[in-house]
Amino acid sequence: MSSARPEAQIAQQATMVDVAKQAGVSIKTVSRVLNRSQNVKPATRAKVEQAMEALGYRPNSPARMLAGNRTYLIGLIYNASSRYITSIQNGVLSACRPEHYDLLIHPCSYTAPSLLDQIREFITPPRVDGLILVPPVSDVDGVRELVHELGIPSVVISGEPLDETDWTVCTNDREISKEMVRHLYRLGHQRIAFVRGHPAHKAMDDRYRGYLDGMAEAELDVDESIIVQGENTFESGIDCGIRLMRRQPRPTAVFCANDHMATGVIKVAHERKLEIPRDLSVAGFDDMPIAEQVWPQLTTIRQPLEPMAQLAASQLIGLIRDETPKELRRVIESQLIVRQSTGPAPAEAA
Amino acid sequence: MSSARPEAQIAQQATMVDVAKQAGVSIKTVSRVLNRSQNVKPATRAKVEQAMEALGYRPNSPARMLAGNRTYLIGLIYNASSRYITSIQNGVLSACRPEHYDLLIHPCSYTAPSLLDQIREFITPPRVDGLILVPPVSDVDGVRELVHELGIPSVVISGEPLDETDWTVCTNDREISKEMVRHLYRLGHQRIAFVRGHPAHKAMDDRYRGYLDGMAEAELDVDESIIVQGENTFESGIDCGIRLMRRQPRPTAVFCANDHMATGVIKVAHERKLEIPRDLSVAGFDDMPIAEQVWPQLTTIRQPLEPMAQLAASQLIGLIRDETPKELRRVIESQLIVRQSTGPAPAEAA
DNA sequence: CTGAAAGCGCTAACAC
DNA sequence: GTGTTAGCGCTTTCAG
Repeated sequence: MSSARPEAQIAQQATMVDVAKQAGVSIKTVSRVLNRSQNVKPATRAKVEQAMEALGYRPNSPARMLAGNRTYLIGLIYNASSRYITSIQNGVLSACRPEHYDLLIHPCSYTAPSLLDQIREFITPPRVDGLILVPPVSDVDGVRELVHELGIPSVVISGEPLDETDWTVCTNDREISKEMVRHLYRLGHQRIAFVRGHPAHKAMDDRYRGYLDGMAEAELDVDESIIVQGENTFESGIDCGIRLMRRQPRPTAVFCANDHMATGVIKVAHERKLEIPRDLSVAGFDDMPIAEQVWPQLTTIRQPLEPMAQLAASQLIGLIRDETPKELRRVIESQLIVRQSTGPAPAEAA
Repeated sequence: MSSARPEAQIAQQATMVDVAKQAGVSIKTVSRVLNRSQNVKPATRAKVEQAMEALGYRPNSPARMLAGNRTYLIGLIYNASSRYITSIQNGVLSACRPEHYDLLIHPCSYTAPSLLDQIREFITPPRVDGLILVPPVSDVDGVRELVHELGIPSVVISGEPLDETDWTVCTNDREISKEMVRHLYRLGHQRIAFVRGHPAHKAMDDRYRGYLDGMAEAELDVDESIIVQGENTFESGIDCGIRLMRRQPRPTAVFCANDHMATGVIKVAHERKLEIPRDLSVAGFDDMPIAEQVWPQLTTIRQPLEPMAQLAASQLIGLIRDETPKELRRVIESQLIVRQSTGPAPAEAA
């Protein structure tokens, strides 16, 4: 040993045997207390808990995993370049901690041909007790099927249930998008453009439908020439912005299916010396941090990602414990956030 | 059982015993092959590997953890609201995967009084083989000391070694900041303001020194009234921007110790109808995603977080294996990224 | 309600 | 070079 220090900088961890001895009970009883089993007399329980406290006992998780054939680990599979994953992690962990679950993360590329193999690799031999799936990975063909096949409990964030054993947590994308159109209409806008998100993503589709609903409600013409297809990225927002700004007459408002694309449209407007919102209103969706940092600040829809993730994780932990949630699809509502990028429509269309 | 399906959707995982049997060797030999031990004849190794392949053998990690008294887990402790953590995770994982290490993440609040207890809780009983620490958590008094005390190998990203057993990976904050001043000076700027970052953070301090170095090199006056103290946030950037824009004469360029604050300054400029970079140049540091999304796009310094994190993780894995890295402090260089937010100084100061 | 004993799948001495 | 034998700390039958 080349180590200079003596050993034992960490006091030898107490084990269940120590606790059992100290409390004068059997090791099994300690285990029962640990696992919140019902069949323990309160007095015994108290004695054990006291002993645990006194010895600073902390269960050894590898041992629990091995003996119990469970890992107390939840896997989170996501696309490596997703910007919103931090919120999801925070939400998931806040539900995991009280239940003593940990999180194993697996960033990957949702466009990689080997995606399914990667996922299989990640979860077998059952290295996690359950999985949280998020778009766009969860929208890739075969991913959810694979997970079902492997028999791993899972909850999908922002997707629809595929069958009666497929749990999801989502937000009211469609209704709230309609609400945004309403907001623009009230400001006097008639030519409202829409920048669609990636077509494979369920939530993006709902946002588009909500837009159509809103246009129908307001009895506005839906002009196909000002509905453009983006790809969720800032760059695609720029492309869409350029296309839209060329239209005659120009739209007076642009509603984008996410904030990144909205930021792209704002850039295009700046470059053309259009003042926002005087000459053009722009709205986004998600309320990413960037929505507050662009100028002018973006009117958008706050998607409650962290609470959604938290709910998903607690549903998942329920599933792992064989407590089937009552509803397949849980909804947490989004909220319209009006900032400075939307305003009254210009007096006459340009 | 309420489960509709029969069992055994997953073929029973092969164990080392199965592999040993199949290969006609002892279980210990299989273990040796698995752990890349040297003492195995190539022919035997080949036989074993073939058997593993044939059976689709995958080692059971809880069992390895328990028997080997190692977890093959690296902990990442970070401040929950850090925006850059995704890159760090990606970097760390890319170094972990080939070595079969996994990542356990621990978001926390670096301002919480209970921070040290939380950290102790997270890592004991040794639940991770090593730790990666990042600012601002790593800058909190007592954090690194605690980790040393607990005897857990660790590597700090973006910090200085505290002693000869404290490994760090950082970037050339000071030199590259000087370079930014040089860039501004070459554009004709003389009144260059600086927005300082949170004073407790080592890297922020270096950036400030680099600014001073650059001013000295250019033989420019350092006017204390245009050096303001921010707190790393967008909001504090706004405050600093307001203060700076009131100065007479106004600075012609503002160099901010991070991109968030720079974005705040840009907002203030927009509101005052100052055109960037015609009336004012603004520069940031970090090259966060937002740097490309603001308008105009931000001249900044690209901090290679992902490579830094990757290096940190591989150093850490070395430490865990008792391969002491040669250098305490490794540097990966940052790079000046010139975009549209900096330009020639106005002909005369306003 | 509580206890005794048998492993979970692997690693690590120690023999051969 | 390779095999044998004990456990790691916990959960889980199965008795009492």
